[in-house]
Amino acid sequence: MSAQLRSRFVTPGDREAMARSLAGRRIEAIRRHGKFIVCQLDRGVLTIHLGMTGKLLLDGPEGTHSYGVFRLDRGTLVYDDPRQFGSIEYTDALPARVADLGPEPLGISLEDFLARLKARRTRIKPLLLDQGFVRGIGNIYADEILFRARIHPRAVASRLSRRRAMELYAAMRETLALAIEHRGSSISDYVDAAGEKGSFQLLHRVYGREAKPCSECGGPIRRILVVQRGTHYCPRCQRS
DNA sequence: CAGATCACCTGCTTGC
DNA sequence: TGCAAGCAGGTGATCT
Repeated sequence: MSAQLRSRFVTPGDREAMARSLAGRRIEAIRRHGKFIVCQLDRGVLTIHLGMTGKLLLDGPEGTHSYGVFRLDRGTLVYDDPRQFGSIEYTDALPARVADLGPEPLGISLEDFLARLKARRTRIKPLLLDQGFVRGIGNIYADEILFRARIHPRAVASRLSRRRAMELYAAMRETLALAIEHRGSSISDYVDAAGEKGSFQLLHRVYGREAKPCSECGGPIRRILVVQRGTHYCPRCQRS
């Protein structure tokens, strides 16, 4: 590959060094680690995080917010990110923040999940968002999972009964499996690498549905702040 | 350790 | 129509 980089997450000096290091490299494997895209190269590792508005498009258009352009033998990967909350890094080995991620929510066993939950005295919503607890869950899916599990976003993790914790585990797996099946949630502009939108936003029960009727009880969905994140839930269906 | 606050950015929507 | 405020899919630093 050859790379042009403008990401503000790399200092200007490092950008040139990174572009030089990437020149002529071959991608040997690409894996997802939670929200990170990790490209194993013939030398070193290229790690990309899309942040909130990042897109990595194969042969996508280049515009004002294209902060990384990777020319490959077949096609060009364009990294576009208006808000610049994403990141591109090149390291010798897997970066610590990727190595330190918690387990995959679709990979962890029920017993491991229950044990990890029991050990934490924090509120359940920020815990689901904590990438060291489980990897890959963001704000949309935390809200949708908690609705499905009928658990209040401010419930204390360690105080959930075994039964309710099991329901949370099931809700997490079901919600994520369904979302993957529908190829994600396109709220305003999210698209996958091929430029395709997802359709899971059509199945959201609480996220983005403030004041609309709950699909279970008909009462209004409420929006509150939990650790400074917009949080949507049904006050009647979801209990601490 | 948990939580609050702020910071990083642009762009879209809402309300006056 | 214009302008300011508020909001957005994420993460990390710093302070209490």
